[in-house]
Amino acid sequence: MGRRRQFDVDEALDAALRTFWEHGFEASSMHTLCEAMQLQPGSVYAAFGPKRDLFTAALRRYTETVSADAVRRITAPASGVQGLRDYFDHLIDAMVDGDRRWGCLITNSLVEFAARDPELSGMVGLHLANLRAAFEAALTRAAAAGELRPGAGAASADLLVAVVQGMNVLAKSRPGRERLRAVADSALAGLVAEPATASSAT
Amino acid sequence: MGRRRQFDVDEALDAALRTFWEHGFEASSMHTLCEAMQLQPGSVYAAFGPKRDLFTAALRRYTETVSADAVRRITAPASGVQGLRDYFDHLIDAMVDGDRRWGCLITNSLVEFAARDPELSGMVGLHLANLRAAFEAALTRAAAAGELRPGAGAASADLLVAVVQGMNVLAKSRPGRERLRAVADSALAGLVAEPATASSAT
DNA sequence: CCCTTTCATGAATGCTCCGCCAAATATTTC
DNA sequence: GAAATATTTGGCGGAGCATTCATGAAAGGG
Repeated sequence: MGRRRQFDVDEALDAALRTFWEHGFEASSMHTLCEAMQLQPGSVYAAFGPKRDLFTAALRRYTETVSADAVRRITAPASGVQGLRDYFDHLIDAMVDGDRRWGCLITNSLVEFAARDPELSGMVGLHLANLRAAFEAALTRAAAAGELRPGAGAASADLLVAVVQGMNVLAKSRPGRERLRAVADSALAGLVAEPATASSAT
Repeated sequence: MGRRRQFDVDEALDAALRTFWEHGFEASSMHTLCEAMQLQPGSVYAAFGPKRDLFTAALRRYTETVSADAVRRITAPASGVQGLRDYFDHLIDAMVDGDRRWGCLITNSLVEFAARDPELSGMVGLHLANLRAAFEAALTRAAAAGELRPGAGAASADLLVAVVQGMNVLAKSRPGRERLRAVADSALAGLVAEPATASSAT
């Protein structure tokens, strides 16, 4: 054998991922990417192939880490509505302080590639279906527990997918926390059963 | 005076607008734009300046025509909830058959430019504020008419803005009409007062 | 009828970008 | 320690990009 690879592939991929996440595909030059990855062009091409393949790998890594975490946070918890509330809390925190300042790589990719890259669009569509399924499961559980208003069952999964995509877009305009809160709270308020009408102070 | 302009400026701008709308800024080359506008590069530069200025003009035209129409459709009608329903109906039609197949130029621009162009981001933010204000007015009217559930007043304007942005994203994946319907119907169902609780068949 | 002014044309320019390669370097095994 | 082998280096080429400019055409005034 000869010399072994000097850098960690996943670490480099994470650097590329952040660059694509923040700036998009077209606006991320190979020069910028190489700087972010602290690698020379040759090393990048040897490890990942051309730019589009690098992006595909980054998108795959995003779905396997960031996105999978999010979906797990929807699916895992025992409680239906409280689980959704926790999910949105984490989402909002990430949009104000964390990674999601730049929205969601999947949302961004759909907007940038839908019109010209069926393969990438397919990957994105798969994730949206996963997200929908996770919401559907959580809503079914919540409905079974009687937490939802009548009529707001699994059918509202499409609404929650759209709300999250919308928040991903709005996040890019760096809105205040309370604006994002208003979105999430209104969405959930429209789903849950009214515990009592107005006056009760329990 | 000398020779007069041989083409209609707004007509050419509309052609550029459609190109930007469908493909985005970076993916629209001046060559492509010139073909769409049926003009030579020199004419385009003489009339509109460099590419970014052409985009700014196209974005302005979008807000003054397409977007202004949409806002008017929210603000104008007498009825609050029925007005919102009509708005979403038109929106869905345009997403399935019409111009909004490619989403919304404003949504697309926010995603593409938020991280690197404060001026354009400002223009987009202005439109989002307009959209929010239109929804707020419609919701206030609806609440006054007693059409909304308690607690779902003007505060839900943020939700509707997010839902529309989300639909603009989802539209790019060419979903079926019923999926978009589900989003809009669920959103409105969460806002309106329940005419009666479950069992009654009035 | 000619001349000035304005516009249209489309090739040319300078630049950036992706993608690749040959030499140099470092590491592993025998 | 030395040969073998893979990686790193950094620059190079072809392509495509936005933009400009010299040339020619058209429209109106004198």
